[in-house]
Amino acid sequence: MTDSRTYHHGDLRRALLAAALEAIDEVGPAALSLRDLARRAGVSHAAPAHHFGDKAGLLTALAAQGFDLLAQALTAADGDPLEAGVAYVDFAVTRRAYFEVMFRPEFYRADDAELIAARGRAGAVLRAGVAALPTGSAPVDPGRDALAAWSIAHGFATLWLAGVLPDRVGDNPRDAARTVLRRLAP
Amino acid sequence: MTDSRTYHHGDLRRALLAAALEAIDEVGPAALSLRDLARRAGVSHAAPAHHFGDKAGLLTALAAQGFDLLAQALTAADGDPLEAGVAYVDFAVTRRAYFEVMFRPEFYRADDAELIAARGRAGAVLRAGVAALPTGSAPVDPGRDALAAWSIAHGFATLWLAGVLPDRVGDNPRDAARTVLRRLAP
DNA sequence: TCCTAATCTTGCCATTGACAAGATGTCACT
DNA sequence: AGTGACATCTTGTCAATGGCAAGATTAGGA
Repeated sequence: MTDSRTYHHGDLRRALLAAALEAIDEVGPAALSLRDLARRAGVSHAAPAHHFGDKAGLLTALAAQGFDLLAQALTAADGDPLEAGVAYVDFAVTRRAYFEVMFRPEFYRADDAELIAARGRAGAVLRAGVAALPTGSAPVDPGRDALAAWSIAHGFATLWLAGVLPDRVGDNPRDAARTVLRRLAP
Repeated sequence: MTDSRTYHHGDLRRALLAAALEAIDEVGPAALSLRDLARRAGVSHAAPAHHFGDKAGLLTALAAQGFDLLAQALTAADGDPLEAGVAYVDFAVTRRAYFEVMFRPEFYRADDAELIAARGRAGAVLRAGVAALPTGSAPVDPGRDALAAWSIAHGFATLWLAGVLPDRVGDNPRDAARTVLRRLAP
């Protein structure tokens, strides 16, 4: 399948997405080079264009795939809001390349149908995950608590990835996230 | 000062930083082009290199300046944790270009001395801003509540900028932020 | 005044994204 | 099996970019 001797790669689309994940882990999504992906996959520099059109097309596909994987990860938490939050942070850290693309609409086509569908699926799981959250002292807005939960998980994940958290937070994102998230979901 | 007829620009460093803010607002920090900045400032394409070395150098200066401006904005909230959070979100939205660079260390030199100093100053104001936060039901870790507060403000700001929040949140970031942040600081 | 250093310009090269045109393989249909 | 249409991939090209080197111009102090 991945035989480089054949004229047709056979599985180039998947190979390019896999190479993109590697490259993004190494240099970030901004410095991603389509020609580098082509080299990693052992094809010519213009091959990626056929499958994704341009760089934005490739990142759109990656983002859509990422939203589905996030939905899958959140589903595993199955009803426990705290664990859903921990899973959210864990996804951001362990599948960093996906996460970094998903929330940078300037890198992809935000109007892509598949992407919007995948994001919708992830959003549904997300809302379901925080539905069991204990509301604040007085129940104000049911959406507010969901938004607050999403914000704190997303914020912690983003700050962790940015590397700006103080050292005493430790090096285990799951444990650190659980501690912080318990402030909302005791 | 900004006379384009003279050989020496006179205030090129400042002009380039201002042009960078405009450009980032238009195309984002990733697509920033030094040559475009040079054109906006009316100088040759190699002029920016003399002041900033390379693109990372320019963004480092921008990030450092941004951290000082953030510290300034947070100081204005003066002791009120809720308003500090609102100011944080407001800074992210109204000075988007700064904010988007500040938390993307892959774009600049994270080991720059001036940057580290500015980030330290902003961090001190941040910690002071949330010091008056009411702790959770049982006081666990004094740092935990500060981290939770930072996370929720940063997360909401990031999600707002990413444009992924549902429509019903409205179009006023300050009001929306205040509502969400009240979940932590009632 | 003069001269040293800072500032800016011109010229250059490798890399990249995107496009066009052609080569190669695959597959449905007969 | 044969064939033609189509998908897949390659080669070639162009403009734009970042970065470097060498030179021109100017400011400001000795």
